[in-house]
Amino acid sequence: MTFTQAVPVTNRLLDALLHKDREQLLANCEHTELNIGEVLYRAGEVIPHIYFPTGSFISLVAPIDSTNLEVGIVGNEGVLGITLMLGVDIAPFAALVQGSGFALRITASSFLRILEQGPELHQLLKRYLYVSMSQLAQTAACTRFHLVEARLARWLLMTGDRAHSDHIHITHVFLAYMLGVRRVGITKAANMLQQRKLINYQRGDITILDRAGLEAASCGCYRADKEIYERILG
Amino acid sequence: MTFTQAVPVTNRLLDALLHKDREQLLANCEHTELNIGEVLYRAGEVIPHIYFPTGSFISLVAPIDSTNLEVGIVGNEGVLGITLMLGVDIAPFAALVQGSGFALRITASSFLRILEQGPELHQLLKRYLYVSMSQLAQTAACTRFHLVEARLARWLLMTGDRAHSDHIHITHVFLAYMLGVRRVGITKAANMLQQRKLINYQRGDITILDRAGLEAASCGCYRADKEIYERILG
DNA sequence: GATCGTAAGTGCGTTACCGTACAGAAGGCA
DNA sequence: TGCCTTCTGTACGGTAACGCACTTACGATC
Repeated sequence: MTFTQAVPVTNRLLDALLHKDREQLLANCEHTELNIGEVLYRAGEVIPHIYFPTGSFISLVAPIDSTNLEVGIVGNEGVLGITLMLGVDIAPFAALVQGSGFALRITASSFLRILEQGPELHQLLKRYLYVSMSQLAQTAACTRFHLVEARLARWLLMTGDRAHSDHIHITHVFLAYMLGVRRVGITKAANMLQQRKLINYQRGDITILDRAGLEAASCGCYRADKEIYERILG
Repeated sequence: MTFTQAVPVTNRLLDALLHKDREQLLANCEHTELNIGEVLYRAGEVIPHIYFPTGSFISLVAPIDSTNLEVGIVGNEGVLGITLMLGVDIAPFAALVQGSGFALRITASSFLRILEQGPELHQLLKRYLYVSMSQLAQTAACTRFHLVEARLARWLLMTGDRAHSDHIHITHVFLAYMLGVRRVGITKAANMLQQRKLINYQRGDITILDRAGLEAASCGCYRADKEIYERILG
């Protein structure tokens, strides 16, 4: 049984805007449903829309050799396609829907127009871009130094946050692909976490049982990411 | 004997500006000499100056656990402190002078003022920021998947480019620190490259003997970095 | 020329992860 | 009920890199 998340379903960046700016942005947005597995951008191709996830969340995936590596996750704390504001309409990474749900989307051209008119919005998104860069570097270092088990724990926490739920639907194969390790590596790590009663899983349905414990099992990167976000945008 | 590079010593970003914009920027810059080992920024601290390296080059270093990892290099193809334009005056990474030489520097406040007046400059630096982000992701993936020997080759090529010289002064200990591996790992990898007549080294003085060969020994990331730069800024 | 600090090489056991292959287990579907 | 697909568990040899400790080599300085 897959869990459909219940509550929040707004976007933190939009919430942070003044009423007037938010209204103008929303007037140009359309509500859209994103389905797991959907590819929103391919690396190197033109970005057609910007997405503000409300209930959905999205992986940023960098192509490398003939494989891939996840370099970031965007949920309702952020926005997808932010690089558009740098004057380049090409996606630097692929974007893959990781959790089904809704998002507000706006065309690239409308977005750029509104951006010019709203210095408040502009300022907010610049700060978000700063946070994204910091987190990208954090992830780079994490990927280099931390063990698979800790990285998995971090991933589950981050994803749980963005799914607004302790239930995540994803298989070992797919997790391996995201973290850039073998499937067996995930199986082993997940097993350890399960034995320690931190999570429970079964054919693609993962449940976080003990958030605090999982945080202790994860590397400091989970906390570091949150801190940089709060410091700059909180 | 350490080699002091001779020729170019301009900055590619500044060169790309229109005469008028460049003049205005230069009028607010001061020429400064950077010495190897100098720490220009510490992660989390305020950024006092922006640097446009001409002959010098600088490592961007992310703190992780109690160690560090290099996540980028800035030479005369770029600018240090670019995140300032995102409205945050805190350095996301440490910045460490890796190659002595000159740079043009400008105070953060002057920089922001000029930025507002010159849309041309603004546009250019936004594009540079895009390139930086792309390269950061590339480095993240590289660090995850590629062998030390290939990564070392890449590093030497990148650094050689930025030093405008085939002579680089750096010890194994320091290289290990940059690449996030053991010193012995560097010794071994460097030895292989030397045996293959691609480089030569001796007590901290490394010479690139065969650029093409070294490129073949490096991972594709060296070329990928160049391509993204040329595509967006070339 | 003796001394000392820094740089580089060697050796050894350990470990995390890799590639591959195969076996069991769960669930959907006919 | 039986079949087939998908997901998960196990096993095995291989290897890149680790931590640590020690040795050798170079060069500057006294």
